[in-house]
Amino acid sequence: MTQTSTPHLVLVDGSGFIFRAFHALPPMTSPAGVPVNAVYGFTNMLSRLLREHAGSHLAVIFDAGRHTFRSEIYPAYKAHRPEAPEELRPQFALVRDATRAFNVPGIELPGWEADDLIASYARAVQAIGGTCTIVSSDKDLMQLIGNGVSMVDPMKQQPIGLAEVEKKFGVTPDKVIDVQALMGDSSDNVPGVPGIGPKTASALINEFGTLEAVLSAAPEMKKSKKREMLIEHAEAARISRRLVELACDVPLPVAIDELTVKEPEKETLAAWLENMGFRSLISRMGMATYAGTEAHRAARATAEASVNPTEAQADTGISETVTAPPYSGYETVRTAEALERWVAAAREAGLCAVDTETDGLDPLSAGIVGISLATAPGKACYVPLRHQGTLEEPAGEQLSPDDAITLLRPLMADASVLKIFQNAKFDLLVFDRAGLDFTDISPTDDTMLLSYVQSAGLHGQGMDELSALHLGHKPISYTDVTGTGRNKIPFAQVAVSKATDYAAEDADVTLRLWYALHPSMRANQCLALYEQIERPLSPVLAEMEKTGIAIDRAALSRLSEDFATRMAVMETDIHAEAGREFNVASPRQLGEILFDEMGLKGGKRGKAGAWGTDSSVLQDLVDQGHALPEKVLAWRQLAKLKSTYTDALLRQATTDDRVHTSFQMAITTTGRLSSNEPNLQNIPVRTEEGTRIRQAFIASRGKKLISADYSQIELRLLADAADIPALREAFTQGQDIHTRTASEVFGIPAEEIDSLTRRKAKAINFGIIYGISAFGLSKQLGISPGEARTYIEAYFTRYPGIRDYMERMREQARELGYVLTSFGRRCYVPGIHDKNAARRQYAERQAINAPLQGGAADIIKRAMVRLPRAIADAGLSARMLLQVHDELLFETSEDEAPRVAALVRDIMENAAQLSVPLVVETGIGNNWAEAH
DNA sequence: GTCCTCACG
DNA sequence: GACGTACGTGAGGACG
Repeated sequence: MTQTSTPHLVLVDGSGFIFRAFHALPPMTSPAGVPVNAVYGFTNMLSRLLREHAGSHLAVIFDAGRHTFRSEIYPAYKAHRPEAPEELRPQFALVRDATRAFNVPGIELPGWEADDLIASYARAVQAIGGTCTIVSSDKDLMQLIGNGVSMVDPMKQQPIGLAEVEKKFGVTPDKVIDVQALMGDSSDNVPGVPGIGPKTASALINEFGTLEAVLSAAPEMKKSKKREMLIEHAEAARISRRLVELACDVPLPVAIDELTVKEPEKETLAAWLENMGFRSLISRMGMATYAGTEAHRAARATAEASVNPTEAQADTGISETVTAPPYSGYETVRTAEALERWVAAAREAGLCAVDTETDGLDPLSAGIVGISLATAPGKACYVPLRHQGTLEEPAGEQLSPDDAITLLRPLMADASVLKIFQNAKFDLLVFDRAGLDFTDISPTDDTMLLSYVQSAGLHGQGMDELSALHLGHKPISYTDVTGTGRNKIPFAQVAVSKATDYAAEDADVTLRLWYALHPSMRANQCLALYEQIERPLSPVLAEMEKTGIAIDRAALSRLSEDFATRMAVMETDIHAEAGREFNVASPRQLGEILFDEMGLKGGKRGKAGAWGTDSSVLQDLVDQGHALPEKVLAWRQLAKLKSTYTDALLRQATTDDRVHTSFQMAITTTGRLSSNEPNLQNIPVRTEEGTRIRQAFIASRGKKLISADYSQIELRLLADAADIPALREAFTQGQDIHTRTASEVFGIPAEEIDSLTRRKAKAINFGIIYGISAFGLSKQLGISPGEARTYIEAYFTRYPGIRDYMERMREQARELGYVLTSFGRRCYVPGIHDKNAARRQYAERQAINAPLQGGAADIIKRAMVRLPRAIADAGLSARMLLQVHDELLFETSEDEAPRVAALVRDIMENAAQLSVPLVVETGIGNNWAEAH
């Protein structure tokens, strides 16, 4: 390239493009798991530019940082711009890498915006008689157009000329800054003159010529709001002009003649594109494919497949064609030699996905039927162990479970091989039953939890759902191989070939999910939460489930009979009162009796048209003096206790008279656990009858139960997060928080607070945690919504920080779609932009509640992870049995009980450091009611 | 399967 | 001015 012809300099507004591409393109991730959608858009744009529109000279210009001379003139300038989204941040550096890979100079200069550099280069080229094309759609660059400087929109690939500027600003390019100075720019915090918008601004500039002319003509204008504003805000307009006017005399970091277009080095570029996973670009540019390892190619294809191809096509007009390895061709492993080969492959890979197949979904009772392993995407096997064979297909040779476990044990314990599970707790328990202690399986990862910490509330965490979402693949379903209903067969009766297709695929999918989910952990700032809390919790919960809790069968049987007898008497009574027989358990029939036949008032119909008959409705009727609803309420209480608790618990207890719940780790939107089959997190406690059920949860012979529960943990988190001095002080001094609230909100000395007033304050405190509404509070307290509103107002007046906290959470949810606990857990709030106000407000309340409920969940989980080790280190033999959100229940020998209680309290209270103390209350007893 | 109701934090 | 309402769960019975 020589300088005989005049230069044509192409200047790419790199920073502007990144933001636009990021928001315009669907999410994509590189094989390494880094988000790359903006990088992809940028790379495409750059390669097209080189191919089609290259001038003689080319440079990409970037912003060097947030601080520029403009923030010195006017500190508010761009001050309220939010931080770049997390998915975008890692892409800034990658885009700079892209320019290097293409051998294009990337230029930035601290203290100056990209726009200033662009302006300076453009003027410099004009000065030497050259021409310039600015590749950008930024309106602030339009002031430069003319005299050989043109602009082109990189996304729409359309030129931006005089017509476009006229349309946008109503003036010629040389007058754009004067118009901008008058109208201001809210997105950049350029003040302008209040009340003057684009129409007035351009009219004024067209009439008077320049900003100064407008300002000096203002006093002579006829009296109007406009005139006043122009006079009053003249200085703001002048500052605005300095803010929008681009600097044309910035020192040029690289001389223009060094910007001549050069050919990229093909190998460097190809390697970089390969690394990013932009394979279609490689082929489009006619370059050979850089050869990676088989595993890396497969992993890359898997990760690329996570891009939704139709969206990508629609937005870019370009499609990445990728091929993941097929989900087929799996091996059935029948011999020790074959299994040893797979163990060796796993060792070589440094990781493997593991899945177990069982007879049944309860890992505590189901036996192992087979094991599958995957060592690379598409490379997986199934080891049948206890298949029975079918008429058409005999099971054939199988390893025995013991032999298989013996062969796998060293691999499972190998510290250099990562074992990847989907829902590790299940497989750990299955292995444990098969003779491989889950303490001997390490290190592990769990794709379900990897996904959960990044997407709770956004979607379910089941393997099939994750596979569809991240891999675009629908795995063979369990019911496809076992059938459903009356045709359902145990997994051991599934033909081995079919079982291999299904089971090996599950391990394969798990491995591919790991490649899709693990790399984004760091960028999403979920790694610590996952590694320090969720992952180590799996074996802790597995141990608790395995242990179970003892119940008193005789007591439960007596209770059940007692309830049955009393219900029968009540039923007769209720029928007599109603004037006819009906099913008391049927809400519909009850509603008809009460509101149609007896004509009671106060009924409300639900959306299905049926009368509502829940306890608040019935209680209203009781308060009106009616007898029947009161009897139904009493009957219902017993019916609930009998069916849900006494009878069900007797059914679910194992032969050693213990019940074993299952804790679900990835169900709730806030990070709490849930408990099912049976649910041991909702055992009655609030009524006397309920207490009798709790008494049936007992310590086994010679032992004691210890209950330890956090006092007011969510309110403490609120006092901490919202930074409310009065609440913090109350907690620090160990005051009764509801009394203190009552005193402050109602303006009464603490000593004079009666129980009713304290109850009101307590309801408000709880309401705050739930994202208070006047209606909800009024219902809770049985007062009018108007009165509730005055309470809430008084509360906010006294504690303004609470309102700020609430608004911060709403704002964060609107901006990001999720809120965070202080430990980095993401809680998605999908309805936050719903156009339906009710659903949107519901989402806002979720956003307010989730950091508190979720933060409390994080804290108790931290304690749970530390406790088993702490108990063992102290030489104690206590076992953790249950978690009920803010309570832990332990079983221990009688003589150790006080020491265990003290230790548990210590660990729990120090599980997190807040600006308020955490307080744990413990109790020791022979049964759960006594201990609580 | 879905609705209603109700047990817990 | 109407909307529909406190946050998070799981289980059992009725009903279609």
